[in-house]
Amino acid sequence: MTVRVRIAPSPTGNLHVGTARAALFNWLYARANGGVFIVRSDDTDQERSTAEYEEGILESLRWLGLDWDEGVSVGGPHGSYRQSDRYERYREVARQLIESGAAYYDQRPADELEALRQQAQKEGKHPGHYIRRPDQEFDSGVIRLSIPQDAPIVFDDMIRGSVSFEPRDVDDFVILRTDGIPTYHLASTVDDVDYGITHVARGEDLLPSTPKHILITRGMGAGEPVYAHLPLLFGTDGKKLSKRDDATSLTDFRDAGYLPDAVFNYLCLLGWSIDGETTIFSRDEAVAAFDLADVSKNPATFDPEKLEWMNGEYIRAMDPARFIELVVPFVEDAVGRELDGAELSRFEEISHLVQERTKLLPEAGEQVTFLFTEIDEYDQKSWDKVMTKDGVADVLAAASQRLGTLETWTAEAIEESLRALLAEMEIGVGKGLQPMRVAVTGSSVSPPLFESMAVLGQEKTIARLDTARSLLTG
RNA sequence: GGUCCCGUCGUCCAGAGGCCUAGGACGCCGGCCUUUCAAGCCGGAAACGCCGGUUCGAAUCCGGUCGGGACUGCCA
Repeated sequence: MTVRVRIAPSPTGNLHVGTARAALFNWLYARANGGVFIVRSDDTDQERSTAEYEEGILESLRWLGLDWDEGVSVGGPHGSYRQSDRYERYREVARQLIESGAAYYDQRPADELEALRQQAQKEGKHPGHYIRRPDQEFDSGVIRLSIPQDAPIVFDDMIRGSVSFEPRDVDDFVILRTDGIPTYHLASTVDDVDYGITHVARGEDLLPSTPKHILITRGMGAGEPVYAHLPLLFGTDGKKLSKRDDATSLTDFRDAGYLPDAVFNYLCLLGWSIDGETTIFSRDEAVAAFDLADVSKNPATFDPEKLEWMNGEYIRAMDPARFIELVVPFVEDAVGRELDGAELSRFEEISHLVQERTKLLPEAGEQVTFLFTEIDEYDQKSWDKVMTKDGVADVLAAASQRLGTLETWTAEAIEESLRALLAEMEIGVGKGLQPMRVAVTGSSVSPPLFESMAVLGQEKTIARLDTARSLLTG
């Protein structure tokens, strides 16, 4: 039997990391087993679903590198991958469930049901005890599933093992609303049956809903898929990762300068590991080793610091040309304009030094703005720490003078000449170079100085040394 | 309140009765390297929630307890 899995995001927002991780695990399982990965749009919440979000989610999936199987997803074997296009099908199933006695119309008003719920809670019982089929027969209203009370609902979860629910703890839930729109439970389950989904891997938050889905599946006369309930993701504060947190959608990560490979790798590690020793691995390696049964049961806390570290690892390992390609937009963003050809090649000269120092793409831009814009403001802390010491003006003056005589303007030549100068002046290298760094780059933190000067150019380097010196001497 | 799930370093993961004086990674601390910052290298602190039981032997199995979480909608 071919493995067929799916991810069914609701287009009510951007792709959330929790959903992305669920998508990732489904994708891995499909690819690991030569199966099919389907993307479906669970847009039965008509109030909040939009086409823009739907496209955005697909884009994020592509960005992460999770390719889905088009022919069966979009306009697949049973029509559309979009639930809102399949309402007739869900109504048809609801009707069939009524005919077979598995479901019934319920006309009771909302306030009456609410009263039942409160009574149940007061008595410490599940609402299922009360929200049961009324004796009367109706032919309109919501449609509820009638929960068979004869046996517990048991299933074997790939991650959690055997899970069991007593039928009296499951209430007669709504499958079709008054307006004829199916609820999530119905639509999702019918789709899983119609699409021949073999494995349902989803968040653990849906574990309590699983008996409902099993009952619908049985009511349709179909066999149940294998369930695998993934551990939930929590934020750094130990609470469920919410959309209120800063970066929880994939687009946020992309915009912040994260690499899809790093995000992919990191997400894999949230609830799974390749062998307990290896931290950095490729998609192919993950696919080769992945099994849903190996996924951890524990909820995982999303750790932005580790992701950031990992992003740095991927940036450093990247092909230099690729790094330049990716980072130039961020450089231009930091500089505030596009770079011309000459500037571009100057950046390329120094980019390998920037690459080592970058964890997030935008940081690369910040590191090199001094090359392309004049320094109109020195970093205050750097200035206070470095420039207010005795003898700084003399060092700057001497450096300016000495560099002015240099005939070969290369990092090596600059280094040689400056080292010699400082030796003559009997000033330590560290102490002597820092003022020059601040003068030339505007900060005490920068890419390596000699290379920076080399790329900046002789004229500008000397001018900046002079400017800083004159600020000191008044 | 009820139902269900979960419980190894601060965090993620390894561990499927003896290989565990519990391993790897991030972070943290210290050192080396060094023109700053990174990177790199070396070293360190840091965990089996608790109580019983099974067993020659338990992080691993069982029970209880405590703690955390999810669900409890005509939201998904």
